[in-house]
Amino acid sequence: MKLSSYSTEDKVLLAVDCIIFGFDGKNLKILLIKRNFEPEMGNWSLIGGFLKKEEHLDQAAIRILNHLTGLDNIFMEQFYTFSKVDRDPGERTISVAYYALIDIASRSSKPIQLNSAKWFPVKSAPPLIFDHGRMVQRAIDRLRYRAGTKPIGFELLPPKFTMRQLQTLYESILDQKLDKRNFINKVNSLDILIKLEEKDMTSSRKGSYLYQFDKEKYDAKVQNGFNFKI
Amino acid sequence: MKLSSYSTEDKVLLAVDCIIFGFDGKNLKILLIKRNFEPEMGNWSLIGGFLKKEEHLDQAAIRILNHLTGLDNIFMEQFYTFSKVDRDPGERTISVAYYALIDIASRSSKPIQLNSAKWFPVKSAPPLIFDHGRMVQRAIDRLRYRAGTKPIGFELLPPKFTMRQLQTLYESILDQKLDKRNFINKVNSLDILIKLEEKDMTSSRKGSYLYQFDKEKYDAKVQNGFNFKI
DNA sequence: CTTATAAGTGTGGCATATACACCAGTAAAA
DNA sequence: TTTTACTGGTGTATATGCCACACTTATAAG
Repeated sequence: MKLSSYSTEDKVLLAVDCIIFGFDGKNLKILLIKRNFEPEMGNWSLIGGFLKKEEHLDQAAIRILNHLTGLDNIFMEQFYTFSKVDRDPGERTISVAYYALIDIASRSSKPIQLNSAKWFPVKSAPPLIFDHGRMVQRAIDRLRYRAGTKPIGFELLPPKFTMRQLQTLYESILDQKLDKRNFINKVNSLDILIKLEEKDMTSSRKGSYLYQFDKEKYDAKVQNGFNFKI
Repeated sequence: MKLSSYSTEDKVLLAVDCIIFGFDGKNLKILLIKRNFEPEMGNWSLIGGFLKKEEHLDQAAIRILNHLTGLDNIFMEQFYTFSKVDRDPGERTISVAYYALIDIASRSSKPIQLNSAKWFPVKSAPPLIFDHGRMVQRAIDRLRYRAGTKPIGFELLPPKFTMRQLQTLYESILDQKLDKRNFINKVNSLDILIKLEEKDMTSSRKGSYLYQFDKEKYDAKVQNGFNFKI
């Protein structure tokens, strides 16, 4: 049975825009590109593209991110859909926004450079086209919330990281200083990190121990009702 | 200058579905309708419709809710966009989901009945069409979070309510018992309610004091950095 | 060659404030 | 008398802000 009950309804262009967060050990950053087509050619923009007919939004987000940066296997989460009628002066477009988390250090930066993409600290990013500025703000809000309730912070760090790096990361996400001792105690009490024998010697004479996120342990604890909270 | 840089991109049908939460003083409920067109005619469904070309999603949500229930001036929030390719067997459709909060008691139920809509306790709702069950679950998750961080609970209560009603509301949202004394202390410490002289005599011999949400006071406190938290 | 220094790392402790579970009694009015 | 509202308090655990110090080792100074 062929059904066409919706045939009289309007169809619209559906875009997907990605706020790509990265962490360089010091600051939380976002990846922006110089837009190379009208409207707003030459201005800073989020990475985006259009949903294809037979595609899930998550797939579209992955495809677009990969196509423009070469990155794959990245944590992404959809967080809001923007639909102001005149948000894109070119044509009426609704945009579903995703944020992505990547560890800047351990990714090759070649493909990113190819597309005239550039990292900016979130606190000093240039003006963006359309409503992309709003999108970024909302992405930060979501990131703050998520980082407090799910162990997604590790997506922004190398597989091995020091306590100090972890703390600095949270400080830049939350945009506030945290107490060193209390932070360590809290993280340790979660009991989801593996303390390695190795030390990172780049930051001090003494060197600081490296840690790894123990995903198996975390998953097991979640099964038993554990709730990440930081 | 006319621009048509997006002309080769696919367009899609964009639906808006609403999870309508209500509270009857005892249980958290959702409003469902019997679908009167194919596919899935006759089965329980969320209230929904399609976005029109020149319309903001928020407007579409308001229009759809009003059209099918007669309700207006309702708290609504968009929370997620669902896009599985085969989620609607009729035609490829992406759906932006909103939840709405209404006070069942103080709304006329006439227009609702006209559309064969019916309230169900969230804990014993019938199976729903498509992915609407998932939508409801996700709406509940969002409601739980929001009710803990914003004073939206009052949208589900009459303008004047008792402490016990407020507590019962939170208990049904969170699906867990709360300690009476601690709850009252916490709410009082927020200092955003007006205690009236009036009493509600329907629930007991003694009668319980009625309260009102003091929106002005709340807004003023927010200005000064206050954060609702319960 | 030996020793001192600098710069981070890692651990201890404490006072205060909040959160939370639990128990019990008084007041009002039909 | 009965029913429900409302108030009190307390002990415990946890969270949070703050202060201090010992440890390690590359590097520089003597």
